[in-house]
Amino acid sequence: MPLEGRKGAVLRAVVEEHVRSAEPVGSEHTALLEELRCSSATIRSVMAALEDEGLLTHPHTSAGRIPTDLGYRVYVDMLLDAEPLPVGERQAIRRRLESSGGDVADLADQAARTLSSLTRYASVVAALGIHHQTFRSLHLLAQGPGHAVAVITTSGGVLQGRLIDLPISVSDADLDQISRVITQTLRGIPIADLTQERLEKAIGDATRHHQLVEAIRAWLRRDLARGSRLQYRVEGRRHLLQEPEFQRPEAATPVLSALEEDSMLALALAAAPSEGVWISIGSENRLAELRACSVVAATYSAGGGAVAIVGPTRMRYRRAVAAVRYMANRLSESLRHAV
Amino acid sequence: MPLEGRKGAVLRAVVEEHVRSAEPVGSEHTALLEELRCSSATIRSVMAALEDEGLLTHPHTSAGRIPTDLGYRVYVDMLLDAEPLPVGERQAIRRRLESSGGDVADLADQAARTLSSLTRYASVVAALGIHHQTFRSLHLLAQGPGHAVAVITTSGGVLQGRLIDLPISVSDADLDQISRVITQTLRGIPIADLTQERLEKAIGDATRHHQLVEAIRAWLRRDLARGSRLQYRVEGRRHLLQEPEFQRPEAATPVLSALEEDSMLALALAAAPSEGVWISIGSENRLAELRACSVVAATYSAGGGAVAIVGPTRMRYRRAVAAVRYMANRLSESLRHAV
DNA sequence: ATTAGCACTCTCTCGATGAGAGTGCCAATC
DNA sequence: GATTGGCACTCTCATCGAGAGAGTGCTAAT
Repeated sequence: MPLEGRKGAVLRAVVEEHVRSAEPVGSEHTALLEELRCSSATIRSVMAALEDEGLLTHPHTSAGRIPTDLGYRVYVDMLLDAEPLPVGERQAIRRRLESSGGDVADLADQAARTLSSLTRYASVVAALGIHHQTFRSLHLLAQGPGHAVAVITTSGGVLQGRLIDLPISVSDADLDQISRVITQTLRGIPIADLTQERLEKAIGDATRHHQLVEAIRAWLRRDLARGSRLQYRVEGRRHLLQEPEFQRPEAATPVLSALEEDSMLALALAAAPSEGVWISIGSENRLAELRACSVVAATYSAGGGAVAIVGPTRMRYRRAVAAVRYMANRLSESLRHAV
Repeated sequence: MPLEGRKGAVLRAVVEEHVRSAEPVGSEHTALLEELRCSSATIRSVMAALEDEGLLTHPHTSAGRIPTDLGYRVYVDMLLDAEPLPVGERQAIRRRLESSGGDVADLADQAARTLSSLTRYASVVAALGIHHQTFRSLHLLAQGPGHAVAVITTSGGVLQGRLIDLPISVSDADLDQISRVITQTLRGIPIADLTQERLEKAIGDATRHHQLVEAIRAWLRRDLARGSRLQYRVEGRRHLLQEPEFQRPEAATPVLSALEEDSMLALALAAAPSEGVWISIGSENRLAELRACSVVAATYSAGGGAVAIVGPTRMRYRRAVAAVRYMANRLSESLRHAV
């Protein structure tokens, strides 16, 4: 690892100047820096060495150097521990999150908006599914003859209810009775463990009203399947179009496609570890569409969800890391209280 | 209105050729058409007339003609009654909508996806708010000491429930009692009419448990406010970047911005009449960001929601109109059954 | 009213040119 | 031996002019 003195400093200088200007960086410019008291010729030889190691590259003979994906990787590894977010921006984040009043969906919305407006890149928030919650109760609420509403509560709140058709013969007392049995049988079971068989057993035992049982079962199957998927929110796509690397539409299209497709987002964030900030640079991305991008991500609520920033590989990594890390922490915090 | 014979035919020819090729259309090319048995010189004089009327324009002296926004408007007005969607595509739409199993949110998702993949433009679906529904019941479901879940049902289904903190002193019987009173007081009232005062009165009369009342009130205020906003789904932004007119990023950015901001979408669709297909072309849009776009929209469920396609003014209007109209009809149909 | 003919205008492409930027290498230096 | 100044070399980019091509507008003839 080329951390040693001058090499590291040059790599760092090239990366930071390139991030700032989006132009190739020449040896002349780099030599002017205070910390590197030497001539441009020396810088040139160092740069040539860095190029041999695959950290820098040339667009063409007479152009300055730009970092390779590997170069960014080494740069990022040098400073991942760095800098916290400025106080003002922390406050802004807290305020925005508070304004959502503890509602989980709103919280995720606000997080995505805040991250993208703060960093001027695109942001992705993968919101907590219900699979880590536990079952609390099921209530069948009579809605006049022939109809009921089924409501499930979990440790995390209330599942969207659903209108269910009843055989007329079911009385209010029956509904109460069925609700109670199911509630008692399933209480405390993690939603993720509500397998098909388990459901069948609990519901099947509860009653002999087959039509009703079937309706509940169908609904649960649906809603639980949906709950197993993460819900993705993407904001700030437009910022990407401002970046010089995405001026050509054929460069921008794959990225925008990836940001529109849940299955691609899932793949892009799949490699995230269960905690800490995680960075995927250019070709490190498993998703070919993100070859020109870097993803800075962090999970929150112990891996239940994730926040991420998607920008060009020429990204302001320090800020991105700080923003993502702080946001993930705040989200974990907010959700701990909410649930 | 220049519907009369040749003028109309020339306008139509220019629009359709330009939509196909994205290039200015010359008199030579137009003269070759079967229906216009005349020379290019004649076409030129007709074109000059159309230009005087503001329906065509020139990029420069020696280029062919392209339609102005007004030209598109006249063209569109000529054929708005046209062509239904091909049978195959109707089937595709029906299938996609059925696959969502009657769930309102899924339905809107599928509608947006289908419209954009069918037309290769961006699509917007504004999903039905709850304001046209009526209040049915409120249930407070005990969740162990100190907690309850509040659930409201409406004519359209179930409102997202919410966990509420209780004073310990409230018994299960109290909860039942409170639920019953509120339900009886408010039953049948349109959600849109649940004004602050009305809520206060119903809830205030129901009980002397002030903390509980306050919690319910706060929740309702929040959820009703949210329900009054339409929920927008946007799909297929990436298609816009394929269009020649959005190759330059400074052309694409405003459009993408508009498609990311709910408040802008609301404005863009605000002018829609309560039924039928509605088209807004280029500068007709109230939203400056959509100057380069046309919006083809239709409302569904009697104005409760809207579907729209957003593309360049150089749009395949026939297809867009057919797709939007059919989709709106199917959505209305599906929702009638669902609710 | 329509048409053929023609001059005119404007864009677009191509190649050449020259300036500028930055490199790589070599010989001199500390 | 690392560092440096000097210098030739290479490649890009902007500019220019020429020529081709496309399509118009006008005029005179039908």
